[in-house]
Amino acid sequence: MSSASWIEDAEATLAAAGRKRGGARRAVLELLGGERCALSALEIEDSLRRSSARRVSRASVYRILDELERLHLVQRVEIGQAMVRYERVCDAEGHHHHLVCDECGVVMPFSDPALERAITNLSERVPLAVSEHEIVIHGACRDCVG
Amino acid sequence: MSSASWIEDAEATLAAAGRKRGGARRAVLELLGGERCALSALEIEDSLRRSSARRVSRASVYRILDELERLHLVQRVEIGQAMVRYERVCDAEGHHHHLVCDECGVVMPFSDPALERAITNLSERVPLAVSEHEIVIHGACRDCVG
DNA sequence: TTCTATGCAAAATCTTTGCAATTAG
DNA sequence: CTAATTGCAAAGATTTTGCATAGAA
Repeated sequence: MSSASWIEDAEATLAAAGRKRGGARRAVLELLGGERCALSALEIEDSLRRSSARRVSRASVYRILDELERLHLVQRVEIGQAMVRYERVCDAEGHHHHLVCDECGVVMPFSDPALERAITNLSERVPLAVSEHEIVIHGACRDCVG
Repeated sequence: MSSASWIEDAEATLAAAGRKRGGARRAVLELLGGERCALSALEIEDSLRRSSARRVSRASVYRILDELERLHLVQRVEIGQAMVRYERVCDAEGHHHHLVCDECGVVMPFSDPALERAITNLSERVPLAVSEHEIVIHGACRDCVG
């Protein structure tokens, strides 16, 4: 899913849910649409403040992310830094998980078809109506391992 | 790894790291040794206060968990409830991941050999010296799906 | 004795809520 | 006009830190 179509899709979903368009949410959508990996609420606030984009209050960032999550437009990602992060929900192509270096904190996306197959398979045998999954691999990155 | 041997192992590791034995940490080790799934710092504090075990201050619980994590005796588990949880590191038999019901918050452990194989395989092809991995599957449990 | 362990209280950090003003439809 | 959106400030919740005391080796 391209960045533009994700934004369009998000706006359509929001409209269908009876929501009106506001500038703050638009700015957050633009930012998330252009990001391929996860951002925290604070990073989003900062990024919007720094860029030429509209400044959005912290409370609004949290409210907007919360709503986007309820509509399954973004998904929470928890990668062990005591902060919740969010990224837009992607189609199969964009679907990925995260490698985290516990030394320097760098986060790298990865994807693996065999792993996805194993998860899909498992999802059918589990006492849960599965909506999503999250995989985080921890270790030391090449810069830190040396 | 049995509960008892995990505790012994933990005490040995702590001793090897030059640590002295304290009652607070002992109480936390006893509790974690007897738990098979993840607890948050607050749950640990509560549980110790409620049981006949020694009361341990909140700050100490955090410090102790932090140290146990550095020594790889416990591992953080983030299951999307805005709170970090910890569980003891297990051998292959005890190794498991988590199913989370996003409606009621219940957490269930599961394990799947095929999934572990996929992860192991992947770990060798990734730009990271892998130390551990975490898989969280979200959905609605049987009580909540109806 | 000397360094670790611990409790307490204060501080820091992240997140949520209440309320009033603004804005879209 | 009516309901959603937003900002601000205050409140909540979780986690960390500073410091003094107690305890282990």
